Amino acid sequence: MSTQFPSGNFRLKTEQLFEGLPPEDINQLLIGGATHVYRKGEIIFREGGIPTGVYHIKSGKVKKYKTTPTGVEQIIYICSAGELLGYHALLSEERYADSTAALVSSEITFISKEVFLGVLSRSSALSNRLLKLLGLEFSGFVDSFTNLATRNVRERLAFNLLVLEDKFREAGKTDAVDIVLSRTDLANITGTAKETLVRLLKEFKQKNLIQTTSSSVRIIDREGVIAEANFMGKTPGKK
Amino acid sequence: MSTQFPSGNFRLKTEQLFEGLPPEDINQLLIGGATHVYRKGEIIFREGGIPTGVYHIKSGKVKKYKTTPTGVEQIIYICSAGELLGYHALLSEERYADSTAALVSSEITFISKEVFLGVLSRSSALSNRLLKLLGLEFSGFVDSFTNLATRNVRERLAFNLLVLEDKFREAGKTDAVDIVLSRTDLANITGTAKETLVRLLKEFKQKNLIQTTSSSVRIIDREGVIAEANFMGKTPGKK
DNA sequence: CGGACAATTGAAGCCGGTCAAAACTGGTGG
DNA sequence: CCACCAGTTTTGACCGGCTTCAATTGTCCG
Repeated sequence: MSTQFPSGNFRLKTEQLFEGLPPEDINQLLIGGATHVYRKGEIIFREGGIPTGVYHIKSGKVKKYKTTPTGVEQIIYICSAGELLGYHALLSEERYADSTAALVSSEITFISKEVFLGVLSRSSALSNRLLKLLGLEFSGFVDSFTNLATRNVRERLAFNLLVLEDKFREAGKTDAVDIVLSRTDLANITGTAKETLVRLLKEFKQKNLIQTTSSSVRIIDREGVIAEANFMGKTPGKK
Repeated sequence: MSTQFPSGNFRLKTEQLFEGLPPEDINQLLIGGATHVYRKGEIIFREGGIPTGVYHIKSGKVKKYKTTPTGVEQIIYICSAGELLGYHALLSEERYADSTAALVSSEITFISKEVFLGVLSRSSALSNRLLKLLGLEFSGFVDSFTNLATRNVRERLAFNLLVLEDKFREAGKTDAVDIVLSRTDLANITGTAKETLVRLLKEFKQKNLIQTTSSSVRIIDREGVIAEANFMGKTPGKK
């Protein structure tokens, strides 16, 4: 057995949400909607807001996050091109459970509630696709949840770097991947303080596992990072 | 504004999954399936297993959990009568992402993959219901996730007690609720060590917030527990 | 070139995990 | 009915990982 690691690779599937759907469905969804460019840091929707539609990411990168009463921000998930935002709230007929903001300048198409639900009620292809997507999201989320609950910060950081590398890789390219995120965002993904995050990055760097700039991280020893993430449990020989 | 607290009350909705569906749908789903009684502790399905259907809880209580390589168990969710198990994996066409075991003796009806997917493809009512349910689950899960990431053990325990009280309340009754769970399970829900859990329960007890037996916990001062959970942030007066 | 913001480093201190042992509980069989 | 046993709960002691607070350095842009 070689060194592979679980989950995280499931984003590839979520990106295909619209792929393979009947062209008329896709057209109805995307043609009518207005595409808007959100600048870095701009908020697309806020927790507690009433959904009026869904958002389709044409290009860019977006964070889903939740802010606690004490002002701490926890990032739930990073979305990339091809992914859909805000459909959970629409489907459940509730207010938004989280907020969404652009991490980099991003082109995003708005699809109104009427159009989206209309196509959904008409197209069993879309509804099947959504059900499958939600099932997948769930398993990814269960993993993140368990990691958060049972692993220490070092392991979580290593794990997240591996997932993020995948997420920041340019489609098709096999080049080295720059994970472009502020230290604060990286801390808020990992669920730790930024100071702790910085210190761990420093360690990883000294071990020659990663390279860093003030605004990005690059993995240079994937196996080493996997070892830090410590899947299989401490003692390799188990028993 | 009185003292209410977020989420957790969303189980009520998830229980209605089949309610209001066309009777023929319900019949097809439940009539054919075999009902089996799982004793306390019995495992219904295991993480990594290949799903062959879904399970409908007729009575009892079930935990969804995941076991880490080091043997730590993290409980993801507690299911009650009326809820469905194992559909995420079926929808996503993947293996089970988590395991399921009976917390108490439980009657559970198995619905085969063919039957379930058959009804699903035929009934837009069911598929809409499922989409809505998944959306709801998501917002609940986002809350749990954020709690885990940003709150200390004391706050998480208080929060979980409130959610569990709801979950263990007998339908209709307004009596005091006994949360019947082993200390270990309670610790695995909260994401902490059982020793830490015990010490916190002791504190809560000394503050007259709860009563305990060796196998259950009962909230006697709901407001007090809410205060420990510390939603709104430390300073009540905010600003 | 300054000025605001982000990243980094340092120093304390406590929360919570771990290990170990004692007390308790519920169930069983004599 | 009681004594016993296995498993669970509880308590104690220790210490290390992380958080917090504070101060310094670095970076990016107008």
